[in-house]
Amino acid sequence: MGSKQRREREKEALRQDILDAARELFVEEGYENVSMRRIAEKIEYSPTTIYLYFEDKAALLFAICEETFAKLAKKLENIMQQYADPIEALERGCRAYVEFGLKNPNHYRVTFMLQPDRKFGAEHYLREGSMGMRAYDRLRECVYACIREGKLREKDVDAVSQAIWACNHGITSLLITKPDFPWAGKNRLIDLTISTFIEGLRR
Amino acid sequence: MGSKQRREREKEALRQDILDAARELFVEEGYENVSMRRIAEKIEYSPTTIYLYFEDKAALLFAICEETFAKLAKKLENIMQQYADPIEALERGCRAYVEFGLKNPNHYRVTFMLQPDRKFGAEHYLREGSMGMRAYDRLRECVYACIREGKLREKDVDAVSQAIWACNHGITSLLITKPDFPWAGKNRLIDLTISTFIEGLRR
DNA sequence: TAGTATGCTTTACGGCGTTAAGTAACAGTA
DNA sequence: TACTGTTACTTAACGCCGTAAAGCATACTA
Repeated sequence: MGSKQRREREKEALRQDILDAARELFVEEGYENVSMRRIAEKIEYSPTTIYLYFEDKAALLFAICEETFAKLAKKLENIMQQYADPIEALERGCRAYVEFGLKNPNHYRVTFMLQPDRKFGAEHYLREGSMGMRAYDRLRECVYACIREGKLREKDVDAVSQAIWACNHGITSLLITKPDFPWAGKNRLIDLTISTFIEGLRR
Repeated sequence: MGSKQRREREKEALRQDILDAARELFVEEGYENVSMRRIAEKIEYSPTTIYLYFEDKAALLFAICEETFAKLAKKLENIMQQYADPIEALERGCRAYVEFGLKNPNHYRVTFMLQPDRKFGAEHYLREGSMGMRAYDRLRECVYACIREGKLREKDVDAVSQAIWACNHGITSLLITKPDFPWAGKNRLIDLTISTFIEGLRR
């Protein structure tokens, strides 16, 4: 009587199909420009079926962002292991963060740039245990290592981590939002921003 | 026969009423959460009347943002005049920028954080001659003065200006988007971010 | 006073996210 | 095998949205 398990598997498969369709559309066209109806059309189900698998559009997005930010957290973990010098690890991590954002602009926008909705938004994506928070914790550890080795002039781990994050976020989000601005060379600008900030942190 | 002029004045007055109503609602509830119908209700006209004065919702928003960013540009101009030392002017300017963003979060969001739409967005708000661009030019001049006085290690005016902008934008937009994140003290964080970056720029 | 331009409204279109009600296929039991 | 309940999905509908087209008074002009 394995039919129960088969049905279970089929349900899971459809859930994944929804996720895949939504991801593809969101990444291509941006969250706000994709309707539930279009996602449904893509998987050839009725729009309301999606609601049997996800609470609402925001939940769908959240699931996708968690996937993506798990990747970022992993990437950062790898970098942390790879470089013994925490300052070098920090710099590499910053670059990886920005690159990640530019490579996944729609995920990035949705997670870090969308408006603070009463219900969703902030606490949803950066709540304890979320992948976004896990990525932040990697940064925090790296900063802690820098401070422990006496390489920074400021000793408040959280303040420094958040300042670094702000700086990285600034360059990432501006490049995403204003692609047509006459930037002084994107890569040059990323380099300058990150290296200047780290220089400013050093004792 | 001054009735023509009177009518002209009345039209202008209604245009301002629309702008005032829209500004108030946008600031209170955020652009996406305000409908044309609600703006119309507030001024006690039919929704379509608004379209006789503004091309669409985005144009309404654009007009409001121009107003607001003219204020920022002016503020920055004042600061530039007030401080002889360009480095000090720079630091004050950065603080003013962040403060301005936090005080007008909805304007800020709309001008610097909204998605790059095919039709509007980027080039609309930061096109040549716009108030946003004028504010950027103030920053640019200040950076130029710093370089001329040999106070910075990097000499590319645009690259430096944009890096500073990125940094300011980062802290501003993060604080707006994630008000519930456990920040290490907002003011402390703003201070640290700005002063660290400027420290990194100095020669 | 007739005709026209102006300024606003009514109506309507095609979309949206989401809920509630309905249905057809299947599973388990008698 | 016939009945019953459950599961998985669909259809229909609600109340929004931005916006275009057409209609309708009022005020001005000739």
